Amino acid sequence: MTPKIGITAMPKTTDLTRSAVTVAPQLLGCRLVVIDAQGNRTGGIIVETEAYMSSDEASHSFRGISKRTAPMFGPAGHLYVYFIYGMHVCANIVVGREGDGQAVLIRALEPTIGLEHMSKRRFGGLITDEEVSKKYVQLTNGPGKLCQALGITLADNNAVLNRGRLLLQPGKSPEAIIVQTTRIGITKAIEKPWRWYIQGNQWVSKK
DNA sequence: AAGGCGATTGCCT
DNA sequence: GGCAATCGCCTTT
Repeated sequence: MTPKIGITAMPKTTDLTRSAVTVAPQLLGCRLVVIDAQGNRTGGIIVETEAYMSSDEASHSFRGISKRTAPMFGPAGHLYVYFIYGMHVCANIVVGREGDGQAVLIRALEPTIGLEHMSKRRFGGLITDEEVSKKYVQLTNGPGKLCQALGITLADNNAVLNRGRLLLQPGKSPEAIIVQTTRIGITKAIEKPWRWYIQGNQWVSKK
């Protein structure tokens, strides 16, 4: 589809009990931070999201509650982490009312906190300054990459935000240019314009 | 009980 | 741009 471009003021707080289609663009500019067992903080600004509803063929919740999708039907503010393609995990923020089965997939972050720890998790050990500059964008420009960089694993599935090691903080940037377009990597409901990203941000996985 | 495939990534050409 | 890697979940026998 032709992307729609608009200027959206980012709210200071986001009401996660609103629908995924409402919350997904509002999460842009918010900060996601993870604190590991050693107290190290890694995180960044959310720059790309996708909404998944329950009456949505592309959504894991489409066929109802199951052992895997149960967190999606829980209360808002939990994380739904799932394993995909045999080697990656992706993280969603559960939104809507309990039982709705809605979530927002976090597809990309602009890294801001703990770059060296993220680099270690993504590329293994220390890398040279030259490599860092080249791979900087590769740290968190995808849903699987950002989970690896922040150390999010299946152990975080169904965890509650802001009550433990996972933090979701309001954005500080008052406004940004938001692009609304179609979702990526799915084969069903590809026409739904339920992906949002910050225009011009280099960590967006696909422009 | 078995088979197909996915909200991806990285490496190869 | 194409494709392998890799495994849990869901659908179908």
